[in-house]
Parts: sequence; C-alpha cells; structure tokens
Amino acid sequence: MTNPYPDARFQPLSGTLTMYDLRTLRDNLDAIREQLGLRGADVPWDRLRTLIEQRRTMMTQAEQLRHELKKGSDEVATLKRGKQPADAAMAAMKAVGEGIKTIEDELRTVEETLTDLNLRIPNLPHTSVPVGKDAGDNKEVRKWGMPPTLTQPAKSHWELGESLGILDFDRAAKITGARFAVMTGAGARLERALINYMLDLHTTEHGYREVLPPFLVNRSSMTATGQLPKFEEDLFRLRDEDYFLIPTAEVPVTNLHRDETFTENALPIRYTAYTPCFRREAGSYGKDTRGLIRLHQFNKVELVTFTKPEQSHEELERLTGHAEAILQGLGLHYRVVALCTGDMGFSAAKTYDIEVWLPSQNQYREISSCSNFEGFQARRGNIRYKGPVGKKDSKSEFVHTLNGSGLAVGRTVVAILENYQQSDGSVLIPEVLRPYMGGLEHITKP
RNA sequence: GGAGAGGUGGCCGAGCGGCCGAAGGCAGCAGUUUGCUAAACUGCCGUAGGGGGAAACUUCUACCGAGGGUUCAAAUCCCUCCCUCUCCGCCA
Repeated sequence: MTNPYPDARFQPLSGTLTMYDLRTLRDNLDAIREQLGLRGADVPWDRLRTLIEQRRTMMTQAEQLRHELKKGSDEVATLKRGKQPADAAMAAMKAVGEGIKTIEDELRTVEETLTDLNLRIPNLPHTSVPVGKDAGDNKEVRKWGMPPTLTQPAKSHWELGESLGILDFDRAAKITGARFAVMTGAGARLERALINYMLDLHTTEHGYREVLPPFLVNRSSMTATGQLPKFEEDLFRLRDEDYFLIPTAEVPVTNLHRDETFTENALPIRYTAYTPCFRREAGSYGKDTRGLIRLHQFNKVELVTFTKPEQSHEELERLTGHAEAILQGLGLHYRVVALCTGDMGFSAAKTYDIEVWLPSQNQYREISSCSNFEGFQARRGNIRYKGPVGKKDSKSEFVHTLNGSGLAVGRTVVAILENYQQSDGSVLIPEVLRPYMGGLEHITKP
C-alpha cells in the first residue's frame, strides 16, 4: 500500500515518484484531507479525485486496446508467414494503433497534472505532533543550562564582530550584496573550528559517517526531498544548467541513496556532512536584516539518517540529542520545542527545533531543526530496504528518513559571540574549541 | 569543448523488425547424490500494475538508460536527451 508505482506506466511518464500512492490516495482521500487540515488547505482535492478516476478508466481502455493490437499483429505475422493476404488485418490494426495513441496522449496529460498535484501535498503529521496554527502553538519540551550573567548590557553579535574586526558586512555587500557576510581572522577561524568540532563529535562519539557531497544538485534530487516542485522560488538556480544550489545538506545526502534498496541489517545508516547552504529567503524582507542570522549563504553541519519505519521516532529523539550535545559541549543555554502541525515544514511528519539563547535579543532563536520525514522522502526518492535475499516474504519497503542540523554554524558563532562576551568587549572562547583555535582563549580587538 | 565506443534481468553477456520478457553463464533458492566440504545432476529463479482464485497459482498489461517518432508489429530502425568509458584540448 506504500508502493509508489501504482503501475509501470506511471513512473516513466512522471519521471519522479509521488508522495502518495494513488490507490492509497483514492481510498483514503477524505481521511487524508482531514488529517492534513490546514496543511492541505491549498490542495484541490476534488480535482485530484476526478483525475485519479479518469486515469484509471483510461488505463483500462488503453490496456484492452493494446491487447487487441498485440493479438492482431501476431495474426498479421502468421498470415504473412503463410503467404496469405494481410492487408485487411493491417488496416484494422492501424486503426487500433491510432486509438491507442489518442488515449495515451490524453492519459499523459492527466498523469502529468496528477503527479504535479500529488507532489504538492504535504506530509501527514505524526499523531504525537501538537495541533496548532502557528509558532505560537509550539510546545516547549525541555530546557538546558542557564542564560549567562552579563555584567554589562548585551551587545549584538554584529556589534561585537565588527568591533573585534572579525565580521565585515559592508564589504560582503560590495562583493556580492545584502545578506552575505565576510569573516576574517579569528572569526573565520572560529567558523572553521566549529565545523571541525561538530564533525569530530558526530563521527567519533555519535557514530555518523562523514560525507562531503556536491553543493549543486539536479531537479530530481530536489523533488525527492520535497523542495520541488512547490518551493522553487526559495532556491538559487543556475542559468545554463537545471542545477540548484543546495539549501541544506539534507538534499545531497538523502539523495545518496535515491533509487536504492538497502538490506535490512544495514540500517540504520547515519551520515554527517558539512556544507554551505544557499537560500533565496524570498518573503523574509525586513526580517533579521542585520548580522549573521539570516544569510543567503551559511555553513551547516547536518545529520541525516535512514532507518526502518519502526525505529524512526526513537531515532528522532536520538538525533535531536546529538545536536543538543554540541550546544552542551559549548555551554550554550537552549530549549527544545516540538513544532505544532501548523508550523512544520512541508515534508516533515514531526519536527523538534532547538533554540539557543541570545542575550542581545533576550529570546531563544532557532539553531537546529530536527525532523522525521517518515516515508515521505523515501517514497518520492524510491529509497527502500528489504530482508535477506532468498527469504520468501522479503518484499521491499520504504525506509524512513530523518535529518537535523547539528548545528547551523553561523548561528552558533552568533550564540558564542553574544553569550561569551566580556565586559571589556572581548569574547571568551569555549574550552572545547580552543584546541581547534590554536589554543586561543579570547578573541580581542586587534 | 572536439573525436570515438557503449548503456539489455542481482552480475556477466547474446539478441536477421514478428514465436523475445528476452539465449547462455555466474550468483541465489529447492532437491538428488555425499561421511563433511566441494563437485556433479534436476528444478526454480526480474519488477510493477490490473482481473480471477481461500491458496499454491493463473491470466492480461507495461518495462531491454529516458523521452518522442516510423511500422500492422520495435530491445532491434530514426530523432532528442541523460549517463559511463577511451583519446585529444583545457584546467584546480
């Protein structure tokens, strides 16, 4: 029932798989619609229903005609071999062939529309997800640590960074434009130290395998993880190739195993990857216009895992814990929030955000987002697993995919600058980072 | 960027436009033989969707990189695209 190939014709015509198996969709349309609630508000459900039915009837017709054509052609062959006249049979089959072509042309249009609509239906939230309208309905799950006690008024990270000579937004604007940053000196090194610290912790302590993937991906990859077709305006796209800059390592790393089948005992598989991330940030004009919080390009260390369906929710807890471990190592106060149904991303079945404390803003800001996509991406990307070969009942099933930031590096720099700022304007470097900083303990004015 | 070669079932590898869902081999599964292993032999052995059956199963349809076209009929002919390999050029 989770099969994405409702029939063999569907895949080649669409080129990409769909979120919902058409039969599941047809049989449960009203239930799915209801469960999606606000999330599925812009889905044309009735049109979808009609198209599914049309597709079904047309396929039956086409199959019958093709059967006729096949038999007729065999007859022609027999006649010709027996040196009998075959003109009548050939003429009849020509008509049948034309009929098939007509139906298939229509069928193709129907399937294209259907696939496109289907790919725009969001994932179903898990039952444990709090129901709500927007971020205000998210549920705080836990807190760790305490805000720092500052003896001076908290400066923003951009004030600190500019006065310490490690952040340069003016020159970034000159080189490229708004929402870019240049890091120099100890700032650049801090960024690099964080990347290495995160990767080292995840690979040595948490059991992830490091991946360094391409930063440009094709359309199929973006469709599998759910960025396309609905959110193309959020992506940077190349002009001369149908390639996109990745908005997160989730895309290339999850797509490592697109169209692959794991053996059951290979799961779970855990990857960590450092990549830059590129986002258009369309529609966020006026938000976080200063500083490192919202850039078109930022660095991130990502965690991506593939599990069997029954393991995925336990895995989400675990993965979130791995992201938290970074903040704990750095001694940064944070809280974990369970996103409500209305605030979750398109592809997610369940999401925890980790929010770090920012003294200058006197609030928590997102520094990591950890999600379980269940089978949503696996269906779109055709990522399966099956039991040992030879076992009769070892039918392949879709894996569950998960990912989370572990962590967003730029925002971690923000948190360090702000939480570790000293009364003399310098910034203390958390101890775990010092080995990565050549022993440096403070970032001071040059 | 230029020139050439190629993409067929889990793998290797055949395939005059019709009886080709596709020879053969390897691997795998079941069995015979066997003191064990091995070998030998026999059978089975792609995926997906629809119909029938309680089920073993059966029947129809699709799939030979992808998409179009020619034809009564395409793995086979034509066009476009993608990918891989070799050589040349260029480059980190």
